[in-house]
Amino acid sequence: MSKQQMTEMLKGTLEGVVLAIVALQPAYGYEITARLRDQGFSDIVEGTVYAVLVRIEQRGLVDVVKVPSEKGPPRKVYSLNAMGSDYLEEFWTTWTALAERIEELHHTIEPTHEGEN
Amino acid sequence: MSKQQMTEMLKGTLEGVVLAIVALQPAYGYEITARLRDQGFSDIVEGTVYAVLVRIEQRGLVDVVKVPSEKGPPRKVYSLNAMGSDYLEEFWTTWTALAERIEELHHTIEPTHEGEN
DNA sequence: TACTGGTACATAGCAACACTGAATAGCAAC
DNA sequence: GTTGCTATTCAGTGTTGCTATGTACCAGTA
Repeated sequence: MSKQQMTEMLKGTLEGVVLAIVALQPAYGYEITARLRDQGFSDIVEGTVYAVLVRIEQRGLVDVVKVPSEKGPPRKVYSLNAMGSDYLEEFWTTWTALAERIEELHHTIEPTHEGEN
Repeated sequence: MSKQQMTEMLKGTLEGVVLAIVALQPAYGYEITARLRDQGFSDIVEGTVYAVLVRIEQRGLVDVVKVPSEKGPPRKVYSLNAMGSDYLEEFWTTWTALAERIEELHHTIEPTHEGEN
């Protein structure tokens, strides 16, 4: 599983993934990066996450509150708003549609996995 | 499911999808476009497919043979070679990893779908 | 002949996206 | 005073799929 390949696949999904994490519970950038790692997205870099956050804020999908931190500069806490919620729902619809089509193709080509190793 | 969203999600997967179709059976561009439509990828445009074909040829993932057509200009028939086969396998590995992580996230957020409508 | 329409391929220009790499800033500990 | 963790930002880059258009071959037809 090459890095490059994952990078390209993340295009269009990372945004939804970040929104999904924020939907679970409001969070700030540094925290979101950590959660992504916990969720298995270990290859995603900090800078990328912040770029996504800027984007979704500009689109009005999240509300932002600045909260002082004890351990560094102030945190920007993001929470999903109504628009973001709608967008996220749409994201899941699109994702499901795509995933189904691709899985279908996957099964067409490799109908069985029994004798794999 | 917005067009824009699907466009972004296709990035990084379209290439694999095309390779998967060619893996099933050698095919030429026009034919591949048609098959994509049959497979449910109705929003993918011809020009895009040809661009992908140019790319995968340049990377040496497919072999190409020019075959005369009765109904128009000669067809360029693409078939998956050894490198392409390896690449496709890697593609499925990456895809599966990503899909699993995202599905996990999906279920975390919406654990039940019982009372949906 | 000129025109339409299906087949078949190619490409220049564009917008969106994730990554690289580096910078800035606050605070604690040694 | 410098190392290290927390926390955010941003300019520059490469890859990708789409738009829009052009080229070319051939059959039918008016």
